Amino acid sequence: MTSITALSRKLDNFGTLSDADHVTLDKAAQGGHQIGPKQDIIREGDKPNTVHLILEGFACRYKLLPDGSRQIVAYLIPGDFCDLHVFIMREMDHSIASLSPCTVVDIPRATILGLLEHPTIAQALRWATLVDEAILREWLVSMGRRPAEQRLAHLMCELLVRLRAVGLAQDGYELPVTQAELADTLGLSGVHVNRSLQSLRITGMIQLRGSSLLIPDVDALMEFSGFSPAYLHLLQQPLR
Amino acid sequence: MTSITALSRKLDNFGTLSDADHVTLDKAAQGGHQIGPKQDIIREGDKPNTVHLILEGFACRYKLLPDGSRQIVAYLIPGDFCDLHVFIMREMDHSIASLSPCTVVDIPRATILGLLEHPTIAQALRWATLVDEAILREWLVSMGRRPAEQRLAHLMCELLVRLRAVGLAQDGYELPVTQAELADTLGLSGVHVNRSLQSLRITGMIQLRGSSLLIPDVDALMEFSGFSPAYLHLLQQPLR
DNA sequence: CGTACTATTGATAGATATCAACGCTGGTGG
DNA sequence: CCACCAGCGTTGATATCTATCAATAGTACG
Repeated sequence: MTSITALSRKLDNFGTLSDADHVTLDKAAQGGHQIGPKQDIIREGDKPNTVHLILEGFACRYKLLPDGSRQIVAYLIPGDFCDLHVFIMREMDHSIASLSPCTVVDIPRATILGLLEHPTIAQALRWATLVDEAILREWLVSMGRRPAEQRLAHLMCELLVRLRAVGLAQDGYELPVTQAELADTLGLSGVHVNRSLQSLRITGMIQLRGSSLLIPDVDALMEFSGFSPAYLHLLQQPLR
Repeated sequence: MTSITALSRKLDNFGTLSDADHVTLDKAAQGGHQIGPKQDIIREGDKPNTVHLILEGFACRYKLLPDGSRQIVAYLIPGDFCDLHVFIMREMDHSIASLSPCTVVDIPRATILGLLEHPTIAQALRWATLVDEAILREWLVSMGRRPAEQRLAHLMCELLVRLRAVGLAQDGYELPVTQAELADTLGLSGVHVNRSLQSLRITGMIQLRGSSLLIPDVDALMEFSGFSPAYLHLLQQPLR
């Protein structure tokens, strides 16, 4: 395969991209600049005029509540767009921030419009949007019906599969996220995240040293958390 | 305005439809058939070959968990599509069922493709998809960070605004949903929904007799629940 | 007039939040 | 170089929210 960038690799999972499409995508995703951790990339109310694409690092979508608490509603990993919808929506209804240090490209409007003229690329981008929506639905299932430990485990499984899909994980990965951020993601308190992580560690379902996550038995963790990769709509269920 | 159907009215909130577009949409949304309450419309794993549109009644998207519990992840009201993404995705990753009796149209693939040839309609449909995504994000905020009473109140505010946008509500509406279904929606138990509803009634924030919901002071309920309509991306914030 | 679903109520159990404190680490300024 | 500070992880004690269990009552419907 000619895929170089995470974007190209990710969209390859839709299954219909030509070699020429890959080249086109890789060209559009060139460049980029570094930003530090915990920096806002876009803020609620903004109307950005370029499209932001994550090349390296973890970022998140989040919303702030009147009382100051925060809810993270998505994780963005390499290959994910921050605001592809900017051509349709008037303004951002949420903010986006880096979690780890990130490399981000600002892709001009015209470049995106150029991509959309390739029918297969346009379809693949729509597919990516629909997968984002499916992930939101699955997160809602987690929040509504899974207890804390399974919520954590399910998130780890999802990130494993998504990172594998862009070639960035095997049996583990770097999870550059503080426990407080996990709490804001899963609708829990920081203290409870800490205790749930310990429980997952003690039972041997995960190994977590610093931000290095290793999942010794992926099938076991998937079984435990009720994870089923169908909602990610990947071409092959990777290594399963 | 020439809008007849809920679909046409809903998409009018995007702001760029011509009179001819409205006629085209109304034509596509003709017909329909009745189904009873609590009937599956599409099941997880299906690959439907028509697109389903709700004309009347309430429906929901839901997922079942291994332990038999259910999480409702979206409410569908008149004007909402069940599976517009069917041209892209291989199969449904969730199910859809009626809550109340419903009128549903099965729109042939070819008719939808015809609609997508009108650029303004195609844009409006993409807008509708993005609003669905924004609603999912806001539900995630509710599940993660709002206590039971505010979760209930927030849902009621959202449905009020969405129903107003298609001309189906003023200061209240029919909410043909059992307390058990509300529980599956909000990630709560049925008993707790019951008690939270009572609390909302006692404080006078809502009046609920049977399925008739009346909101005496809409601003107060919005304030209480932290509801802000921006995420629905409507043209005018209706009556506010 | 039974049967099933829905709403309601009380009592109890369990999950998770909150509060407070402590240690560790890495950076930074004197 | 060291002292200080901030952020992060950890722990214990307690409070609060929400689930579960069980029973009753109303309601619709055949």
